[in-house]
Amino acid sequence: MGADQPQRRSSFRIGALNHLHVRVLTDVTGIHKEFVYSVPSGWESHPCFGVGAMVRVVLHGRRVRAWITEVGVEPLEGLASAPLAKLSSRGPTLELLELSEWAAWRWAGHRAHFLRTASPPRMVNALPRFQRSRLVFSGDFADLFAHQVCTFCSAPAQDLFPIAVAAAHRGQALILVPDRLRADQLAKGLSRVGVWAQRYPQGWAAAAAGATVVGTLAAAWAPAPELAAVLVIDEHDEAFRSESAPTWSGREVARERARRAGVPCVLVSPAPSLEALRSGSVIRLKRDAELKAWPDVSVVDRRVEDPSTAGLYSPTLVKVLRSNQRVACVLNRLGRSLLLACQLCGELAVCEECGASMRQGDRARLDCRTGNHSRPLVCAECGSTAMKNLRVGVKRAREELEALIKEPVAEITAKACEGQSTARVVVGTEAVLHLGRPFDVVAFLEFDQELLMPRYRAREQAMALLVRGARVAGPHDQGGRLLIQTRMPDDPVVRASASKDPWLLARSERDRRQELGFPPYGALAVVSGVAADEYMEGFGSPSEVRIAHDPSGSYYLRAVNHEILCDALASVQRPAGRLRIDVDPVRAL
DNA sequence: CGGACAAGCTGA
DNA sequence: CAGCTTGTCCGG
Repeated sequence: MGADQPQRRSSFRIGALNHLHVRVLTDVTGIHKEFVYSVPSGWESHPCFGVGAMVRVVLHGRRVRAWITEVGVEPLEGLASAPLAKLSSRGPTLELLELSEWAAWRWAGHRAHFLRTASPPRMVNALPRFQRSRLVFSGDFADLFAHQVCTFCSAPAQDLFPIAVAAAHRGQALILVPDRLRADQLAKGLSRVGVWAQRYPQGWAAAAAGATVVGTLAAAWAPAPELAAVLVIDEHDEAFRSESAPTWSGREVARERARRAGVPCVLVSPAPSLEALRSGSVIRLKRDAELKAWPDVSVVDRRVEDPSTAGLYSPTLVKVLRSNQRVACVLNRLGRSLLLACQLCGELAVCEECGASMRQGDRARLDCRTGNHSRPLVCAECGSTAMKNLRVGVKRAREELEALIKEPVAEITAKACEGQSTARVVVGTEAVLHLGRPFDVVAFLEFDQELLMPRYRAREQAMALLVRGARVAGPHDQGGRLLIQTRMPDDPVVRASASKDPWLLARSERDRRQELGFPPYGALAVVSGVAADEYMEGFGSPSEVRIAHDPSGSYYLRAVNHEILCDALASVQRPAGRLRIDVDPVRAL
């Protein structure tokens, strides 16, 4: 090695004179290191060439995708650089390369993960011509964009299109909505009023040429050389969280991006998250307009009922069901019966193998919650075959409902639809709120279940569910009505919706979370997977991070803010093997 | 991540 | 000791 070193160095000097060198980040998870390649002569004048461009490189004998992260770097000492194998496409801009670095830190993930989202779905060589928007703007909602960050508290059934128009009026806007259907509708609507608007990622090239972008969370990564405004509609929606690790948030990326670009960021929601309320100015819809855009809300306190009628359907609800109104009943519980007890001796149906409660599915058998064991529908204690339902699932709810109203009822779950989904009355999990058909009344059969979810975000999630219901039902002046069956009428979620004032919830949640130090008043991360133990060994026990070990094997890490937590996470080397780091988990605790 | 190569295990 | 599995290392 020592003998031929001078020779190599001289050949490499020649290379340095003739060739430009670039640093690249490969699209290979597990490789965090960047590599230096030489640029074949002539490539530097190609219009796609530059920082962010997508290339192919030969790495360890195979061709892999990569992004150029730096142009004009020093070639390697004592090692000849391989040439780039192919110049594939334009790619994310420098701004987005830097943002990916931030996101990789913020959610303890790999940069390549974010750069994929920021890259065109098909190779892009030429950009379309810039089109100026021809928009007649009334000036409505323009004031929202006069702030760096502004949270606008809307109302459920409010038309948000004028806010999107106000964003697009400023120039190239990035508009995020929770689902594709709404993105399609909004993009079409904006085009109709003369905005050059494109869906992401299909409209990647147009975005790179300056078009306004409409999309779901991924659109936070659209190229936007002329960025003038960022708008996140229904910012509270969990669809803005990427469900696979790294569990990044489109809302947070959009907000950080707006901050870096120095453009206004407007977050809109009828049930604003604490993150949004904390991040800037807050503007509320006028009270009379707010009241108008809510359905009528009835809270049925089930504690005061005669116990003999205390099934799934309160007398108030029965009256509604027997009217001619279209009713959607929400019960977030699958199966027929999830908890049974013997009619005779009262013994709970519990699995003899593992001690878990047993449920009745489709068959006349008891199945263990773990799904591993099964036995006939017989009491283990006294042998009786008469069992009573303590906790009813949607299947059983439908059977009871049909008996009650003597007409066909549809049963809707995320997976299947039993019966006609156009039926007057439907029952199901929250999938009934995604049917896309209107109802007069949306009834939450057991709302306490949502409130009592063992998660620190349970109340926010419950409120989001009510907002969905409120939209399906529509405003009260068009006959819309929400019916909430509960034994917790004083819960802030119930009180906030009953008075159509999401602030009641925001205030109590803020106090509670602040006290407990939960996000956004503190940072939380869950480390799990087979390699978690090894990772945590390397993590040690820094004084500013509190570590708790869950019985399931996960680690809960908490710190007063993200700077501390994410810096600590980033300072640890990742061991090989499956490791999941969920920063600010939605489902935790 | 996935190929290369090394160390470990098995069976004739 | 060949032939295979399993593990660790490293990439320009």
